Amino acid sequence: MGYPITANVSERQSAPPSLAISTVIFALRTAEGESRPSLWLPLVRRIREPFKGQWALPGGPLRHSESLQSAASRNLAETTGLNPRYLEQLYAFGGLQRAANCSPAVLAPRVVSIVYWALVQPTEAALALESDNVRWFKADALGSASARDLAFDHNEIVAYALWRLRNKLEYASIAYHLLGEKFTLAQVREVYEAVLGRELDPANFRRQLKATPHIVATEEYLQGGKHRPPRLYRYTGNTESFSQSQPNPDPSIRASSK
Amino acid sequence: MGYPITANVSERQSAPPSLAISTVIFALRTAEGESRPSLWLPLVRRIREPFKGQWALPGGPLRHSESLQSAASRNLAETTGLNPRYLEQLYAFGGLQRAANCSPAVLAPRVVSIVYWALVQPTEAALALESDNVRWFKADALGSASARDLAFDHNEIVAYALWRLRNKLEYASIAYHLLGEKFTLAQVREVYEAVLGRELDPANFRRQLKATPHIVATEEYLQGGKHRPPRLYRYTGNTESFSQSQPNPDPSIRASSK
DNA sequence: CCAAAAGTGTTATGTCTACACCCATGG
DNA sequence: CCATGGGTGTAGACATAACACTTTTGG
Repeated sequence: MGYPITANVSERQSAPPSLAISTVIFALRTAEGESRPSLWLPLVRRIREPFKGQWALPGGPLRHSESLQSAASRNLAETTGLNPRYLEQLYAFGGLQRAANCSPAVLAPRVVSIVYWALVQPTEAALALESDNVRWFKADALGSASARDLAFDHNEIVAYALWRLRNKLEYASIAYHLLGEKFTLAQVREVYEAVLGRELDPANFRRQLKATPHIVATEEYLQGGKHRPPRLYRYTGNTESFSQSQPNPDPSIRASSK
Repeated sequence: MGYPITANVSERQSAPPSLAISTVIFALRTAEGESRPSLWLPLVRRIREPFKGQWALPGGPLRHSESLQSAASRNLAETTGLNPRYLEQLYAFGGLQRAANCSPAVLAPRVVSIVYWALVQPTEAALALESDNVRWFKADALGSASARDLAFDHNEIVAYALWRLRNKLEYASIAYHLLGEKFTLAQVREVYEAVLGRELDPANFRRQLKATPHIVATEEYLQGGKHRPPRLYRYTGNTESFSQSQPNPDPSIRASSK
């Protein structure tokens, strides 16, 4: 895999570590037979050694004239057909034992992976192509301590991404990126409950939300439910933490009243 | 790594981007003529193009059989002689315009930098070798918006590292890594004041500190001051966020009483 | 009318902030 | 005994959590 065998003269020793970009993509889905939505992510099946046949994060090499972020963006579009609303760098993994339990004696070359994480809307996620080599999995099943079935160290990467998502959800306004343009406050609460894995008090939750900026009430109500129709809201904040390039000293932090 | 669908042999145009590791090293120093300590960081002078002669973050290439973290550790030891108590990955920079204002028409090859940040104790920092090619600078002067004198995009990297340090100081127990083994609570407050750039109420600050775990009072008092001798404390928490390898779902987070 | 979600009000509890106050030391 | 930083106490402002309560819809 990996590094082009450039007949570069300076390449005397061993080849330098090659670079790849991968992405952990999160979306909300309601499983068959379940009432509440949960977190899912798409994986692709490896078609070559090492770890041939196992599931892995979508990813690929960094092209010569693209930024890290756009490499991530292009790559996940190519492999899964998705266009995330939110995309942020997660971590650079360069561990040496990354291909530790590599099946036979395939000596895998050293690879440094720069991993991004993304949030996509349910509508996007619904259109996402699913094939024999691309499938969605429940995030918590992959990211728990016991999980050990993905290629490379991808189980740990998923676990870390999950940790980061949970963490960031509590202080930044990112939940809206998992929803459509208009949403009810109860839907936002469902996002929080799905991600954090615990139930939240509806009354207090709605007050907190209404106190945050960039949440504006529309004049529309969601019809079709069994009960009182809830009002729809819209998020008017930076839908671009998708901002080009750099690290972003967190524009999406929820203005806390302190 | 895993690029099942796209990546194939067609990707062998120009040489792949090369990888480098750099580190932003913070230490507390009391400048001549000033009463309060402030944040400083060491830079090295570039001895080759591009940006020859300008100051840059210490860094170097990633060797074949070392982890990213140990590459950072080794590199900053080689260039500055320092052994930090705290070392954490900051960000992977791979922008294309990194060598934008490159002096002449030197066409710089694409470089992806994985940047770490570190905290060292004052005693360490004092021993640090300072030469014609290694010098300490005040952090806020380099990390402000106007600053534009470092090589590559290193001013922005310093600014981001500063942001991260300030941010993390407020929720994690990292201030102790900038102090010696024993310290007074007022010294911890000085760290906070120097990093955050504002004064804190001594009374409230000490209460907050004493409420956090891993701060234990010794039976010793700091003698030699002009006034009442303050009690010395010790930090007994993980001095190893320096933990090998992986991303660490933040062990150093200050246990908040919620 | 009933069930249940939408939405509002109220109270207890805890945390943060400002600031008054006492303690201990060098000069 | 005085100035100053070390250290403790306390009252108000503010945020959070628990839960009672009213409103509005479908059935």
